[in-house]
Parts: sequence; structure tokens; C-alpha cells
Amino acid sequence: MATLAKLIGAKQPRFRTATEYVESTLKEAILTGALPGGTPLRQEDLAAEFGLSRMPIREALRQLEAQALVDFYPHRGAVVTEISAAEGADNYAIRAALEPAALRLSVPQLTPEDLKRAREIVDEMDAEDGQSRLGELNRRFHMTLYSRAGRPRLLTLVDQHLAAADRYLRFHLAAMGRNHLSQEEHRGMIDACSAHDADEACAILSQHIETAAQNLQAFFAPRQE
Amino acid sequence: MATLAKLIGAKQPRFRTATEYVESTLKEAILTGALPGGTPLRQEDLAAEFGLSRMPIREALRQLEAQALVDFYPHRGAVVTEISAAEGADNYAIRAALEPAALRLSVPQLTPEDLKRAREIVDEMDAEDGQSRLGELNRRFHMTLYSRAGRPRLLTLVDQHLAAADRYLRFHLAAMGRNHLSQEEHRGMIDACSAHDADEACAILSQHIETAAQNLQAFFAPRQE
DNA sequence: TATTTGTCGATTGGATCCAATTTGAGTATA
DNA sequence: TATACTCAAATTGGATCCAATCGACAAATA
Repeated sequence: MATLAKLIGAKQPRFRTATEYVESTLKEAILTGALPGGTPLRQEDLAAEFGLSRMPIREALRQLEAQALVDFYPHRGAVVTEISAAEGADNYAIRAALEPAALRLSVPQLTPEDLKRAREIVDEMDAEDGQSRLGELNRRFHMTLYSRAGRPRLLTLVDQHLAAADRYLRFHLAAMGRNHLSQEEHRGMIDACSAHDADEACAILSQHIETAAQNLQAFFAPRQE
Repeated sequence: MATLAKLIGAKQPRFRTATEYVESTLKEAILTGALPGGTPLRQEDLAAEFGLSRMPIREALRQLEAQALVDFYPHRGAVVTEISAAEGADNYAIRAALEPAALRLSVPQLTPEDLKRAREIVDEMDAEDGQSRLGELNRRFHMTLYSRAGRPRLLTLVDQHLAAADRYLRFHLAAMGRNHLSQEEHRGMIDACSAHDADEACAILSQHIETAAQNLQAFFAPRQE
């Protein structure tokens, strides 16, 4: 099947199966807002779009369902999950619980190279103002600090919910008045990690997430949801 | 019509699709240990077992993969995830982060009826010594206390990881020396919730989970993992 | 007119068929 | 003997086909 080879690319097969490719592509489209909440995802259309049959689409949609990115209605199809104040609060509550836990486990194991990379990412964010790119850098920054936690499943969950938060990024950025995420807090976390001060790093992180959650609530507050 | 069905007492189909049925059945089999870690899950065999084609099996396996209950190896098949000290520690780390957060949100909203039900479940656990039933009661007890958190996605995650912890229940029970989970802690949590003392309730809960985690590590310690 | 019933198009759920990949046994070769 | 290679069996990944279900709209009934 030539289509698969084309999709995968010859050198480094980023995706082992078409299903993985579809899942990854759809996920990114949802997270960046290219597919907004409420968009119906018709299997037939997606299959045509991807040049595949409906089967890999179905499996990919199932995976996205497990990540709470699409809703399934039997015999009626899948729909991109709506974003709302409630969904956002849910996401932030999960992050507020998981991320400090991951950071606390990771701090004692962080290497100077990890911290150097984190610094580079933060610097890069200073110069960046594209929302989608900012979201990715932010994600990479956070995951770098958590990366030594030694709990793969925990990190997977954190990564998923960090990614899901991208859907709310524009509210956060709008509230911050400019295209900058709280860089002082990012740098403060790096400093605390360098000093092996997990308590301080977690305190900043909790505040960091709390601010984002409040910005979201403030945005939704006027229009009752 | 739904009302009529309810009046008549007609059993509404618990599963809307075959995929849901397969997923639920396999999940329970894995969690209770009927399908131990490492068991290969051949689609053909399962299809014959369920009297279905391979397709609903495949979709169900995908869902289980997203819950970290099976591992997928492209073109080689799915295998029940191995339990290990590392996997268990991962699970407990996630629970230790999520459950206090859920409890804290829930405590102010808990009703006297919720607490009454929690008490009844704990009492029922006193008389029970079947492991699988104990696991289910334990799960229901915890979820009852968290149920008013008002964060559906958070509760879903908690429920999933509480369920996954059933795979480690026998280690915990063995360490406790008898078929009783820490009932004093369970009752202490109820009392703290009754007094709307979220801090105390969370403190007991954290200790509760920590104990379980340590019991697991102690079990795996002799045999280096 | 309001409510129920019937029919039909759209869409997904499930079955069957074909292709691609992995693995390991067996063989040839240095 | 060790290593590389070939090839076939087992198994899954993907495509195509058919059936079941849902929703909407029209027709019938009170």
C-alpha cells in the first residue's frame, strides 16, 4: 500500500501505523483549535481527507474519546468536545494535582543539562508570539522539568492534560494582555529547581496553574456558562 | 417511553454496543486478575470467545490501551500490562495526587445521605472477605466521598486508577495480615468529612494511600525489580 | 391542532476479505 | 562455529461490504 509509505515517510517512521498518524493529526487539529468544539467528525469525510478507509479513523477516534477530546454518540457519530468554563476548570484541577506531584518527584533527579534546556526553551518563548508555537514550547518547558520523575504513566497523564490546556491558551493570553506566558514564574521555577528547593518550585507552579485557571474563569464569567 | 420502560421494570441494555461490552468484560477480567499481566490477547481467540468478529475486539483493546491496561505491539498483538513495583508506584503516585484533590473539592458539598451511604459501605466491608468484592466496595466507598467534587473528568481519572489499584490489592491485603483494609482510616475520613474538616480528611487519605504504596514496595523489595 | 406512526436517508457498528509486518526456523556461507 | 540470509507461518493492520440504528419529515389519527 503506497499511501501508508507516503504518510509515514521513508527515513524515520514517525508513525508505525496509519491509526497513530490519524490520531496524532486529529489531536493536534483539535488542540490548536483548527477543529473547534462541536465540530462533527464524520468518518467518511475524514477517511476521504486522509486518503484512508474508515477503519483507522474509527480507531483513532476511539483513542481520542479516551482522552476526552471527542464525544461518541452511538450510531450518530463523534463530535469534538466543547470547551467551557466547567471543562476548563476540570482540566486545571487535574493539572494542579498532578503537576506539582510530578515536579516534586523530578526535582532531586534533574541534571544541569535539563535545567539548561529549560532555560533555552524559556528564552525561545520570549521571542515567540505565535500561539500554537507558544503552546508547544510551554508544554516542552514543563515536561522538561518533570521529566526525571521516573513515573511514565504519571508523565503521560500530565502531558495529555498539558496539551488539552492548549485549547484554553488564547483565553489565558488574552487575560495576560500580551502574548507572553508568565515568564518570571517559569524562571523562578528553574531557579528553585537549581537550588533543589522542591517546595518553592511547587509553590510557584501551583500559583502558575491557579492564575491560568482564574484567567479562564474570568473570561467565562461575564457570559454565564 | 423511557419512563414506561422504567415503570415496567424492563431491563435497559447495559451496553449500547458490542465494543462497550467487550471493553467492560476484558477490563474486569484484567483488574480481578483473571487475565494476569503478560497474557497475550489474540484478537482471533477473543473474537471466538465472545462470538463476535475481530473488529469490536480491536476497538475495545484500543480503549484499554488508553487506560494503560494493555500494551500494543504493532503487528504482534496486545498483551496485558505487567504489574510490577514500578507500575504500582506509578499508580499510587497518581492516586496520591488526584484523590486528595477530589476529596477537598467534594467535602463542602457532601450531604448527610452521602455520609450515611459511606458508613454503610464501610460496615459492609467489615463482614466481607472476598477480595474482588472488597475491592469493589472499597472503590465505591472512596468514590462516594469524592462524588460531589463537581469535576467529571477528574472523577473519571480517579475511578480508573482506583480500579487499576485492584490489581495490587492482594499484596496490600497480605501485608495487612488479614482481609481488612484500613477500616479505622475509612471511618476517620467519614468523621472528618462530617465535621467539614477537609484538611483532616485529606491527611488521613494521604496516609491511607501512602500505606498501601509502602505495602506494595515491601512486597516487591525482597525480589529486586 | 397536537400527537402518534411510518418511512427514508444518513451514518455508524460489525463481518469478511486482503495486504503488510513480524518472528523464528532452517540454510548457506565465511 | 558463528553469522547472515531466505522464506514461510502466524498475526495484525487496513479495505470493503452489509446490517442495524438514529433523526427528520411526512402522513395519519384523535
